[in-house]
Amino acid sequence: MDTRERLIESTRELLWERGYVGTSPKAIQARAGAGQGSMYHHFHGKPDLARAAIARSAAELRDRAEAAFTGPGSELDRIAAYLRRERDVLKGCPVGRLTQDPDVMADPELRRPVEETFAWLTDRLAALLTEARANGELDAALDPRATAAALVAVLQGGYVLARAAGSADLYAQAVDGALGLLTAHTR
Amino acid sequence: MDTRERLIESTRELLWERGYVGTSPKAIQARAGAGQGSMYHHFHGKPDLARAAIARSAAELRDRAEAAFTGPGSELDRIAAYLRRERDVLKGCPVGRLTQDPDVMADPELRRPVEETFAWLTDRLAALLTEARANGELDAALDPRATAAALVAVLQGGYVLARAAGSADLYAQAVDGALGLLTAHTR
DNA sequence: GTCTATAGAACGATAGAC
DNA sequence: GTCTATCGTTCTATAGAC
Repeated sequence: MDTRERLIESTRELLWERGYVGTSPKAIQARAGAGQGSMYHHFHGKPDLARAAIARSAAELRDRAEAAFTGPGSELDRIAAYLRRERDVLKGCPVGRLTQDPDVMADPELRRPVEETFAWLTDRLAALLTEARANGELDAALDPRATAAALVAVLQGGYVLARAAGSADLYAQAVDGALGLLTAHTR
Repeated sequence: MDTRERLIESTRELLWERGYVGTSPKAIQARAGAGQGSMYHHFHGKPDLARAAIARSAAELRDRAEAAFTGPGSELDRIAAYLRRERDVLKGCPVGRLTQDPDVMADPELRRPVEETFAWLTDRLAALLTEARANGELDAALDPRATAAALVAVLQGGYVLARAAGSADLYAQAVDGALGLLTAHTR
């Protein structure tokens, strides 16, 4: 991995762990094993590095979700597989946590990937739920878009509960609760 | 409102808007209209002020939730009323956002109120769901604790979705989706 | 490409006058 | 109680040598 690459990966990790406000160029350099001059040679500054890091994290989230959504099983199975996929629950969501970062939300370039990622994810889940409904797998009375938003929210809120409790179990509990509500409509 | 009080309220606002890491003593003083010496006379420093601010925000969340939970209507009505209560959706949850603050989570004294608040809220909702189930209002197959965790998660995740989209509608959608799943079991 | 030197500002806190 | 002065550190970035 070259220096430029290490800088991006270090920034991704630090944005995940400490957020944008809590991450200094100095900390990024230290983790990447790169010098001051090196960092400012490859990037214009902290916002520029964050752009690269956030874009990559957003793309990764999307790819991993799509892998679950196109996996085996019924639509509801694939949604459950996505929600129950192994995650660094206690670290939180690398994209979702950015919504709490005032400097990220204030910069349109940093904010856009966050906004687009959640819009895509909700759309994708809504499409799966619509299919499931068409297949008679799901109660016709349920609104796919609202249900999709609820599922994404359970995901994001599950991270919050888990971090508050200091236990990944809380995430699992929230997901189980949501899937319990969802699959009870299968019968 | 005296100086000490203004300092606490200013800290609450800034923790809400910018988080612990993003809030400086200088910013607190400016918002409170208090001088440097004044702040350090009333409080030992930034962590001490944060303790007071976080404790108050946690207590407020609890009181407002309890008001909804003891309101009129069936158990499910009261849960719906709590979820749909008017909120500063785009500002996020003043307590939940602290789970993303590394320095808050690292300090046991700052973290405890956050942990306790969510434990209390989940317990309280689980108790209401248990009652609803006993009254035949809710499907007996649903686990009250898991369902409660899912509801709290929808709340917290709804804030994330709304902030990502820049629109409070996303919060409402997630809540509608969750209540759609929940109340479909009523029939 | 990477290094060191340097810069002005902000950070978080302390000291001591009033 | 509140003020100003001061402190050492960190922040984010630029300059220029190598």
